[in-house]
Amino acid sequence: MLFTMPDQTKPIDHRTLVAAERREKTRAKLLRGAIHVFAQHGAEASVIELVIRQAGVSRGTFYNYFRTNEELFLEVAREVSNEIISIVDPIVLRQQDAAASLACGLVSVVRLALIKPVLARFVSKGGPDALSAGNLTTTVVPREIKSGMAAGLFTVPDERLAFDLIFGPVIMAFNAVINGRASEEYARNLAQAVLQSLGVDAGRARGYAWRDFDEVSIPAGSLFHC
Amino acid sequence: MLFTMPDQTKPIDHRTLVAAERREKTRAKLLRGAIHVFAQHGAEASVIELVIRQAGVSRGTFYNYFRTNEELFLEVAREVSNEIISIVDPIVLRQQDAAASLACGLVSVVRLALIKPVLARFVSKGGPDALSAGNLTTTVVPREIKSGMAAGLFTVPDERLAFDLIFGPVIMAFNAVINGRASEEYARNLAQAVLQSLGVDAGRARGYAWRDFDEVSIPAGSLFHC
Amino acid sequence: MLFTMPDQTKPIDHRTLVAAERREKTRAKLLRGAIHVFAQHGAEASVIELVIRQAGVSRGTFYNYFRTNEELFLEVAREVSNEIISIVDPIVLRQQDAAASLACGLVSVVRLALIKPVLARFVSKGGPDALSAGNLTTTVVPREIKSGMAAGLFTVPDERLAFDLIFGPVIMAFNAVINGRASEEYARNLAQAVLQSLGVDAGRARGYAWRDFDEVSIPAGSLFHC
Amino acid sequence: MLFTMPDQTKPIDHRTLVAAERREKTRAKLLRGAIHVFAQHGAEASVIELVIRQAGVSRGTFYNYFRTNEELFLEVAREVSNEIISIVDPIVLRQQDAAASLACGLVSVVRLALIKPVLARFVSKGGPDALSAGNLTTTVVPREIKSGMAAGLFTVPDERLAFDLIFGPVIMAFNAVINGRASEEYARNLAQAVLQSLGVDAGRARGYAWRDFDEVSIPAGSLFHC
DNA sequence: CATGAATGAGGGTTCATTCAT
DNA sequence: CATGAATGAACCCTCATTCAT
Repeated sequence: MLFTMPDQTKPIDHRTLVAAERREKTRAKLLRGAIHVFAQHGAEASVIELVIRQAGVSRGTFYNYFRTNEELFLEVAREVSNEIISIVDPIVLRQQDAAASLACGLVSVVRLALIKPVLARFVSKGGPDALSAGNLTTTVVPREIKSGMAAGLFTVPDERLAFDLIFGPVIMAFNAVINGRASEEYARNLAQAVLQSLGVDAGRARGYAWRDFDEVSIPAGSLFHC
Repeated sequence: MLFTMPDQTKPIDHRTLVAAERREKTRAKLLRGAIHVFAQHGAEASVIELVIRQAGVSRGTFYNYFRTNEELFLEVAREVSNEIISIVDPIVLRQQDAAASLACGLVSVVRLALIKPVLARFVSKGGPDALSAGNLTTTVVPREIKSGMAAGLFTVPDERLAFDLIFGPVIMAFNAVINGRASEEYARNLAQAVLQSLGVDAGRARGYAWRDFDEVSIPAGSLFHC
Repeated sequence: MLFTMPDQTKPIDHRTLVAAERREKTRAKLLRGAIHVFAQHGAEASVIELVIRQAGVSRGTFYNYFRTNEELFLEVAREVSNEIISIVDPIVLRQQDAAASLACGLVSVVRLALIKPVLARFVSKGGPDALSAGNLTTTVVPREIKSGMAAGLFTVPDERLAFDLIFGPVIMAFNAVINGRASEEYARNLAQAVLQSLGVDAGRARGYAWRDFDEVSIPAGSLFHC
Repeated sequence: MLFTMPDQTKPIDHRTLVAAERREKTRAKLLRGAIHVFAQHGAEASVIELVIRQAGVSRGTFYNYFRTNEELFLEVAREVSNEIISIVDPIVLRQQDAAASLACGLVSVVRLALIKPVLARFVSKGGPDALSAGNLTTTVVPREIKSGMAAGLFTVPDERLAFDLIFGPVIMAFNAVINGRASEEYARNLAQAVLQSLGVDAGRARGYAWRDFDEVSIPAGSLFHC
């Protein structure tokens, strides 16, 4: 007994670690498969068959990770939201004020969609929940809105309206990406217009929108790859 | 007799007329049932069962009118679009310039959604196609955009962007209606902000947005009723 | 009064006659539509829609003439059988003995199918009942079999077997017509072989099969037209 | 170990084997259910409900094996054809010449139908495709025809006609089985008549038809059972 | 944990038949 | 008699979910 189970006391043994890694890998495979499937078929589509085929796992395995396809969608949406933040926020945080941050965020997110159209398609097809599941809409953007209003940069009368004035155009921009109408210039003009809608005057809005922002760069293991 | 029925070669007999009336009535029942169902379940939902229950007709009758639920959705979307136009455009056409027209249109359409939330829900749940199937997005709004740009009222650099800057916020406004966040004031502020985004300066945008527009009134047999 | 209703006393007045004629015309339209539909889709197909479209009458009218689609099929089959008889039997009856009659009948019926492939298709698609509904199989052919057996021309041991030896090859011949394999020569060889199967020796069978038979001619208002 | 599993890169594990066995079993259940249903209702009938009830499996399971009822029918027809061959051909191959083989085949197949009337009903109801889906009509019978013609036993002028002269009567024989008209004697007389139709003279045809053929015996797991 | 066959509820669709006009 | 809209039973098929291995 003593010999056969020597490290029994340590709770996290080698096997546990390996298992955890494998779990994480399989989960990633499923999520990566899922984003493309949702991007093509929408949130409510019959999806599991396609997801498991893309991920190369069995039906049963799917249910070891997600209980329903709705749960899967929400997880994907959360990851998407977080990944947008992790890509865009570092650049945004280098800006000096909320107007610059917002312009930077808008331009960057459209750039991101231009590079990875799957993102645009996922949001467009996924409907309202595709963006509302993560911190992007609940934390990051409200932060900038509050900050800009507090600083007197935005004269829009309430936060929720500001939110709508930002996300409405963003969703349309994603459609523009899908239809091939979007471009760097489109992104800049959109950013300018959104700033104007929040009360920034045209001249200064233009200045903010055309600043030199760092390029977005997608990290190695990103959900958006392929 | 000679005068009233001069070349009645193929007499449209009584039965034919009665049949045509019945068809029109049943079609209206189906469309009216359908708008509510789509408003609750979205464009791609399995809908036929619910539609026929709402409309109070049999399964088979459905297929005498629509071959697929997609076809049904497009018909409803077209009718919705046309009905919005027929309600809002008369008021809009009383405005003197494109900015006033746009403000009026935005305020009126939000008012309409406030009175008939089924409209907001239909558009919100129905996704992109819910508004793109009729003349509203293809004819009426582009007309105002062109007119405003030609008159130098809007300085936005291209028509499609203007379109996105209008419809993005409108869709969000419909969500606001659904969530109970919208109000007359919300509508006015939204209109102002959209004008600003198109390049109208804040002061004049405010003036346009708060003009006195005639109330929307829903005609008797409207699709939006109950 | 005297002028307007002169023959009122006669029970079969003008209107009755006209009505009867119209009935017969509509019935013929339906039967003519039906044979083609059954020929394409088989006895059990969903047929009424197609039949009434071909016949150019309404759904309701159909039910004034036939209660079920099975009844329709049987009527068509009966008419087909009778029409084959009315076309072929006159020629057959000019032959001197049963062997000649049978050869003549076989050659003629294949010729008929070659001219009007709809007949071949109707029988082939319609299945067993397509030929068993009329006098052809119940009266005309058994008559020849009996006659030939009585005369010692056929040595086959029983009538039903003889029947099978005739109709089996005929059905296959109709398939041959449909597949484009049949020809005058095919018909002659088939007739010879069937006679042989009934016990006629090869030399005489050949003689019977290649006699000079009058051509089949399809009467004006035939069901097989168009 | 090193020797027994040298490059077992993708080990066929236990689960895979068990799954494969289950698949084969279920497939057999479905085919066995199907033959009876087709035998009663024909090839084009709406059949799936009945098949799954007979087989005792669920709706969904059916679609794991066959996509349409047409596909099912073809599979059944193929299996039926192959099973006829596997039962009859061993006996036929013991005969010395094509005439004996054909006689033997005809007698055996009628005997088989007498023992398992489901076969007769399947072919009769199933229509032309019931026999044309397998090797019986494409390989085995043509082989005998060619052989007999080459040997000068059959004087019929072409192979396809010979085929029609064999299968027409066989189909009628199956009907005779269904109607209770068939018997051992019927089978012998039919065989004799078919040989005659192919050009064998009556005396020799009789000899061939009444030879002593081994009985047909149905193997254990046959499709025809119950 | 992974597998994949089996499940069956939940939808879609057709078409013979009825019936008010 | 003719018409054709309405009916609903009877099919068809999919797909999320379960479970024995």
